[in-house]
Amino acid sequence: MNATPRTINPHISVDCVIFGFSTNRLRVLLIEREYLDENGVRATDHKLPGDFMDIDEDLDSAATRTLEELTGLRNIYLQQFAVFGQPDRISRLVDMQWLKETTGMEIRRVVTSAYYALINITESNEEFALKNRASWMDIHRIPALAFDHAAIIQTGLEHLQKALQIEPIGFELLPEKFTIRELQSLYEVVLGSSFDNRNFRKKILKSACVVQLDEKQRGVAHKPAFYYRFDRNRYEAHKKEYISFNF
Amino acid sequence: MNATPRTINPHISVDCVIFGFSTNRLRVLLIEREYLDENGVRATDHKLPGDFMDIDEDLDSAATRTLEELTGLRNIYLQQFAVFGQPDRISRLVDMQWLKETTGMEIRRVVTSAYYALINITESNEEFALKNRASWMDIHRIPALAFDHAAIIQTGLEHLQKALQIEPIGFELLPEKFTIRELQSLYEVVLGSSFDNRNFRKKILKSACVVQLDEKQRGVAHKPAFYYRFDRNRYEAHKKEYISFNF
DNA sequence: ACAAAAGTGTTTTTAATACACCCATGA
DNA sequence: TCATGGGTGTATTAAAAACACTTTTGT
Repeated sequence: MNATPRTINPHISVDCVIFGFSTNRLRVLLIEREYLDENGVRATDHKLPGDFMDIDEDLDSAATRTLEELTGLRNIYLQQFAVFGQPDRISRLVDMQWLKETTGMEIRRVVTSAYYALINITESNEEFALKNRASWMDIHRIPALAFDHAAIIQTGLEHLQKALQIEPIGFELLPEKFTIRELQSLYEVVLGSSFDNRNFRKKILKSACVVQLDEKQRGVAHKPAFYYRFDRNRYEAHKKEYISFNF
Repeated sequence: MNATPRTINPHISVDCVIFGFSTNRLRVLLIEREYLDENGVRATDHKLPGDFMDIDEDLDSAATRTLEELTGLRNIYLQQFAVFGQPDRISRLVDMQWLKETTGMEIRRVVTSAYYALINITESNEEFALKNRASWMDIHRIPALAFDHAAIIQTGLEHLQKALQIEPIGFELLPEKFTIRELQSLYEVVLGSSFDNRNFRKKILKSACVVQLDEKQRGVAHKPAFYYRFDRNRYEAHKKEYISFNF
């Protein structure tokens, strides 16, 4: 992949489930992969962005690097959520061949550390994505994927859903300025449920993690909504240290 | 360690933070390790139970195996919670020497998958523990540890605390029969806070995950408490699918 | 009879839910 | 003037929190 020679650790990799939100869909950034099928014909499918670790590289650094190469973004919300190490996760012929083609090594076993990232699609660099044959796929229309990447996405989604209910991270998927309704739609789409708009506003505004801007929407054929922005300081100041158990 | 030769994968290991609860303390099972200090003198410190993976072994299997070797227990609550892969996690001389001594290899870099386990100390096999020089240490009095094991314990504890508030797993740390007060003490010790006993009982009984037995405590110098047991079926039947966000 | 922990009920406060109409804008 | 989505308030219900005394046993 790289022109400059690298020394990789062929036993450990990172894979990133990069979430984005656009046109009211939760999306995942997937990379088109070219491989030789059983008849030796060139075909394509998709895979998660990921890479082997460089020798002496940190896991988090490898994930950050992967993310930056694809989106041009730094300082992104990035969270390790699981390790996948089934011996049979590299069992299909095409996967083995593809590894040989891209690394020049016979690789039979890789343990991968899975991360999920939350990014604002509008701020990501489209050139970087195109150059890497990356595209944003609706989480409900994921095509056939390499390795066990479908399972990685699924458990990544479950972790995102849980985190979204506990920490104010929805903002990471939106532009800096957003309307309350956009935030609500995001919650509804990611959690797959719907909320009463009055109660949703109340809850968000009570949590005091958001501040209203002077600016309104423009050019919309209805009453324009105010923009808000996430305010981490206010959130930290107001957050309740709750110890309560719910099961 | 083993008499029979094994083929290990020297890049990947598992480490288990095995939690137990006794005499009102949260405890962790630690193994005494012998090593040569910088003057070549034999000394000891402690480490987490863990091992390299066998070639073609599954991560979960390696953790289960480690657990069984030390406690004689099977079917234990076991949860992967993080991966530790800092390049400098094997940086101290004694750690490098110890690896060389025990594996016969020069190992500079290991990525470890960390698990936490919840066990009932009274059911665990003390012989197994003694044979492995293992002992139950108060989580608040952890001695100096090998590698980055202190950090692994710390984040394991944080994961346990979070899980305890969301899922009914406290029972895993208690004998089959337990009193409500024992359960409350466990919650208080693990979460480091205290609860009103009336409200605690109400909450536990309302959640319907526990059934009262006919049996009472015997030989206690106060009103004897009823024993209860955890009932997974009742729990599954009564649990509420809550989607609500708290932050 | 005393000490020690078990067990119990009610009131107050807070959070969650359910619900319907008017408002500002572009077309 | 109409269609569209934004924005608001109140009443009801459910859950959490605060709080103090009686009971049963062993010594």
